[in-house]
Amino acid sequence: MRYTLEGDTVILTDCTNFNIAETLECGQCFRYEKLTENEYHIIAHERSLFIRQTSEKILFYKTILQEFEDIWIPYFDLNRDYRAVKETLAANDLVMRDAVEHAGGIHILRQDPWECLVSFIISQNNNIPRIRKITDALAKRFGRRIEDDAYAFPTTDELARASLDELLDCKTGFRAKYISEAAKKAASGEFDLNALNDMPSEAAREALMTIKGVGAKIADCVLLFALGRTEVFPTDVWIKRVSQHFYFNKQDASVTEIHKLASNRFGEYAGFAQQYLYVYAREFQKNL
DNA sequence: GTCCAGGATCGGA
DNA sequence: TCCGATCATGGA
Repeated sequence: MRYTLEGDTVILTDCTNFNIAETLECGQCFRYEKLTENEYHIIAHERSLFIRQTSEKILFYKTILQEFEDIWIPYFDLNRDYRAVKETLAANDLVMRDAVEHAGGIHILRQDPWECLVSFIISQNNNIPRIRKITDALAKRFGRRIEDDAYAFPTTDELARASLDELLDCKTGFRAKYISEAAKKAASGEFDLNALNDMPSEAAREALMTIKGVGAKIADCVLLFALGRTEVFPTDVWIKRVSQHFYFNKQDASVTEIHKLASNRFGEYAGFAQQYLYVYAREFQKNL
């Protein structure tokens, strides 16, 4: 990876396996806004970022080097060799070979665990445009103002203070009580979010599932999209469909069977495979 | 009006 | 253990 500073803009070159549109719009994060073609405004880690991709480089506007290195390199997982990841996955797997062709610019983001947890609690029985609206509403109502019209995602304390009615005003629906309970547990220390970092994935998964409204799929999303556990394979309806279609000759393969398949076939890279397959599956829509 | 959305919970077989 | 109904909300 190579980058330079020009004025107040950090310029990333040599980014053949990184596409910001594919990375942001593949359903792993929700607090972004498309401004023009290949130009986005992102809010993450209590920071606001304007970013634009051209054919040969990516521009991080109004960004100092220290913030780029401390925040955005880990957030966008820029130090990983994605060419190697894709080559490993595509070897001996014709499905993956095709899948990485469709969205080969995806990076797995390193998101804030709390924001990720709440985002995916909201995701249940919901669609992506609405998840984005709701997380944005929560930020505007309870989050700290960063600049102009940009609000950070609310902290555990800020959401713990929110009443159920206030959460309902943000259109969280039946998930309001889950969010409230999670916030109160996390804010009081009854649930230690920081401890997840030091726990094995399986233990972290069990811990997350003690929160009401958090099942295996949501827990795995937090493990993959916030804790960097690239071996997990969050299995939603699309992953079920695409796995059953391409890797099983039946429609009733269980999640357990799918996880076993993913572990054997993709190993430590299962999380990347999952995200390539997710985009791939949605291209097929109902044909699965 | 009906169906669906990056699911999880609950009660009843 | 397994299965179906149910959960707010809004767009198609």
